Amino acid sequence: MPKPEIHTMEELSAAIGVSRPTLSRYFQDPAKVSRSSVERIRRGLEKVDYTPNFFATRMNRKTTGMIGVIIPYLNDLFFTRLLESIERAAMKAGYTVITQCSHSDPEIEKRAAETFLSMSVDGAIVAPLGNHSDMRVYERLNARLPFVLMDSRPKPLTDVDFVGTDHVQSTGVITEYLCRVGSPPIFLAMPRVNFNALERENAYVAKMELLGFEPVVIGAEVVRQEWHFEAHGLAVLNDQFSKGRLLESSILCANDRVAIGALRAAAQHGLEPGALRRGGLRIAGHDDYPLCPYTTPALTTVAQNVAAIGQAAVDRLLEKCSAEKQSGNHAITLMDGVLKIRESA
Amino acid sequence: MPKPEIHTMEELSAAIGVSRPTLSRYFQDPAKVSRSSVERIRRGLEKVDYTPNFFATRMNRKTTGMIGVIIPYLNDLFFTRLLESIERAAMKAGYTVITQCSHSDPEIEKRAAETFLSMSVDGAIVAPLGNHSDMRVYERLNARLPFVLMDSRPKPLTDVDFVGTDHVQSTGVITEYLCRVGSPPIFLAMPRVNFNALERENAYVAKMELLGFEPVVIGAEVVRQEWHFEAHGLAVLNDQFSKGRLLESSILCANDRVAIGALRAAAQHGLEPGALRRGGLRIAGHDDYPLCPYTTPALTTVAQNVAAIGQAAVDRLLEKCSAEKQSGNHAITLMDGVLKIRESA
DNA sequence: GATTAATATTGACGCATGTAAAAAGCGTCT
DNA sequence: AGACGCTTTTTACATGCGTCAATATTAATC
Repeated sequence: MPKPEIHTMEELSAAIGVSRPTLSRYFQDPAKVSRSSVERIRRGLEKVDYTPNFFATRMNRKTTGMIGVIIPYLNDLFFTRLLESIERAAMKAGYTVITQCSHSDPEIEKRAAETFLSMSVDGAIVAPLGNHSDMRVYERLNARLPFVLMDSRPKPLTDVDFVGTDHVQSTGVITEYLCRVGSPPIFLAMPRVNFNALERENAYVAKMELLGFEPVVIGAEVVRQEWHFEAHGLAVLNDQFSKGRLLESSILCANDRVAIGALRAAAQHGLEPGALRRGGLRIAGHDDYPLCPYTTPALTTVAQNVAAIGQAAVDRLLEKCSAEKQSGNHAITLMDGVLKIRESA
Repeated sequence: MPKPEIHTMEELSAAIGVSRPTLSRYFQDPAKVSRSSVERIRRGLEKVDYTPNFFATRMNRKTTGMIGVIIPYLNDLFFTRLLESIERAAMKAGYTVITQCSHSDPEIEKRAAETFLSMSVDGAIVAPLGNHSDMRVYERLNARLPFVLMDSRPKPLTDVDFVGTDHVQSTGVITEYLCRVGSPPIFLAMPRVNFNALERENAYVAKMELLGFEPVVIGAEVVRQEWHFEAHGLAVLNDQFSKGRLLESSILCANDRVAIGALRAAAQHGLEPGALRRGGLRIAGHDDYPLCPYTTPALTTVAQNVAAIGQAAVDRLLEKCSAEKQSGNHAITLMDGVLKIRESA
């Protein structure tokens, strides 16, 4: 059934005998039009093939109904889960999400920000690339739009809203658990791709000192692997294990993907990390990556409350959108992590 | 340095003393403007803060420079890798990618398609949701835009370009390998969320019959878990193992995520699947999920050529975009899978 | 220095819609 | 019948830029 294609509201108006402004009001909100007209329009639309022109509609409204989201990396289930929760929250609020991935390239991140400005999105949520990023990009967005940073917080930036996990708390919880149940953990760092890397490392050190243990950090110097976290964890521990070191240690990995690499290293050396064996090898992670329950052994970790972070980011953004003018106060929302005790530690 | 904000080309024209049409040409292609003007404009732009309005620019051009991509599911590294390769290919060609995720909901998928039509994207690439999808959505897109289907191909649709893996070849290769090196494999199906599920199943059956073995398919009836593939694999094999069945079988899983669940089930029952133990338990997958090298044991699988699929989809789409009119011939591009022999089978 | 070609500017119109004000239609109540 | 309120239509203008034709300016050529 090839319905006749109609390209403008003008034509549509002629086709179904309703004035164009009425159609305009109908497409924005059918409730703004009388019952009888709604009926007439609805019946008319069934007979033709028409979609309002997105650009033309958005150009004149003060609001575009779009929010822009930038994430640094797609091939990471943590970010995809974050993105999913943002999309759900935004959809519920009637907003369209435009996602751009910076592919761990500051240039692309910058371009994405320009795209958002040029599309006059109502607001932007950004999970920063990390230490290679151009801070001016964030400052620029923050100055011109309702803007919320997410997941990882650049220290130089103040006056910016932020939503993320309280790493002092989350890393503290698992560090404390490991200390309580077995030998004090060593920290296997992740490549310093973003600010969380150092935050977690520092949180570990602080907690250890508080508990009266000596913090030990390994794997912080290697930066070759960038976002290849599993390879990083595997390489560092393979090196250690083959020198006969750390064979009976507790190892807290900076994130679960590093930990998955660590588990692999253990397996290759015939080691079986486990919670039950006091004094033996233990491996723990951070984030609660979706695959944690399926590794062997299942990975003990701290869950980030991804759903809450995404929801809070959207909530805060929309709050700023509806505020008359840029209010001066900036909020920092930190979510607690939840310990997930499984088998590996 | 808070540069003065300028919102229209008109203002910009007044600010730097160059006519508006010249600015328009400059922003489309600086080469269309004389050297001296380029210099003047460039210097002027450094002193003010201006970004052309995306909607206004795109509204009048015949081409928007955008391509729309729909994927069914975000929390799956296969799709994110596909998406990444598409984004890279599109970026190289100077196109902006607008991604929408259907979150395994036909309604959202439909809405995403409408969004693309309304934004008049130059073309659309869609990885179909699956058997719940409304085929008319694809037909509609195909009728009105340069359109390419990707990854999974709905049988009812003809006259549509498609790019994906040749599952007869890929599944055939690993089936043949498993038969050659050990006992003929059983097929652990995945939930029938898309058309690949059945294609692989059929390819397995055909190959087995060709080799003179009896095909056995399990796990096809369970549909509760939908996209929770790992949970599906785990549940089905836990059930089998605890009944003492399949303990020494070769098991070909419909995809790697199912296989990861299968590995977990094996571990829980103290089983160690492995390539070297003829006659013992073996587990293999399909796709070469990025985590395959890090599972214990490392998962033997068939790699889909994700990069090639993404590139081919974009190539084909742009080819259709530049073609004067809709040419009648439709291409089906199938990529070969590559066997990745690791430890598990 | 005059001629020619290339480039720039001006002005005008178009794109598909939002939006506001005024006029017209309709039903209800007195 | 007339006044009132609600909805719709009419009319007109606005949005920010693409694009074209005509004209003005500049540069290059001889």
